[in-house]
Amino acid sequence: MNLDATFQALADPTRRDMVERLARAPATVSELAQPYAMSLPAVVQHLAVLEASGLVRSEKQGRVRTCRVEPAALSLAEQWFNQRRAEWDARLDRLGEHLKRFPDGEPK
Amino acid sequence: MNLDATFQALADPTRRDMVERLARAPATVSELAQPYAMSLPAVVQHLAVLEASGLVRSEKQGRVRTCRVEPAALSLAEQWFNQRRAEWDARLDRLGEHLKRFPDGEPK
DNA sequence: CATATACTTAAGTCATAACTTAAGTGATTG
DNA sequence: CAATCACTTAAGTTATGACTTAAGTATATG
Repeated sequence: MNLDATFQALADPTRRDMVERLARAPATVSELAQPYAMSLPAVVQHLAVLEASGLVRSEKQGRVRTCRVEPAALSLAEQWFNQRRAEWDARLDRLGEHLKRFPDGEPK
Repeated sequence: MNLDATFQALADPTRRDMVERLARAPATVSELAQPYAMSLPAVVQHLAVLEASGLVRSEKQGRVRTCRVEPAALSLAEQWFNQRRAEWDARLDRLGEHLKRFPDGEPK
């Protein structure tokens, strides 16, 4: 559940697509792999990256592994953006106040 | 302004820190570099990654380059999470409806 | 119980990322 | 106008990522 691993995981289009699909519904490894033009092991490696980041978790029953997204991990990343936006807005506010106080530029 | 480059850029803690600081206020390259225990070229390379992603833009005046965040690029990434959340919620809703209709499990 | 299924493990290849040091360029400044 | 300052460019090193193929291991299923 750390941002390094989370953003790293989301930097790959295949992995982002996997998360998009898993956000709509859980899927098995083979189902997940089906659309991609790559070997199964490659898909499983992508999955491992997603699991390591905490974005996805999976559970094996018999010989079938079912994967689902972990919304908490998505929220954590989302929060990072919320905080940046808050800081950005705070700065704009300070800037506005400042301009109201010194409309003709900084006093020398 | 693509998500691959954006998330890739944010996957590095130094670059995330740079964005955090630039969200609070613009800074020159040297100011930006000052806290980090790495060479200036390394910092500039991080900066190049941020600029390539569109998260940061910079402008040179004389020999000083000033950097600032591009909030639009942050928004774009933020939206990706909004969409995932929306899909996740939609799925929970469908599931709830379904359970209301078949409280004792799927009809065989 | 032999065979197919659904992954798993292992190992190797090739490209990219994250630095480094050394040497340059062009704008200020004493 | 010589020195300093604020980057820039170039090139090399080491680690990490994104695959591949080949072979293996538990579950089902006919």
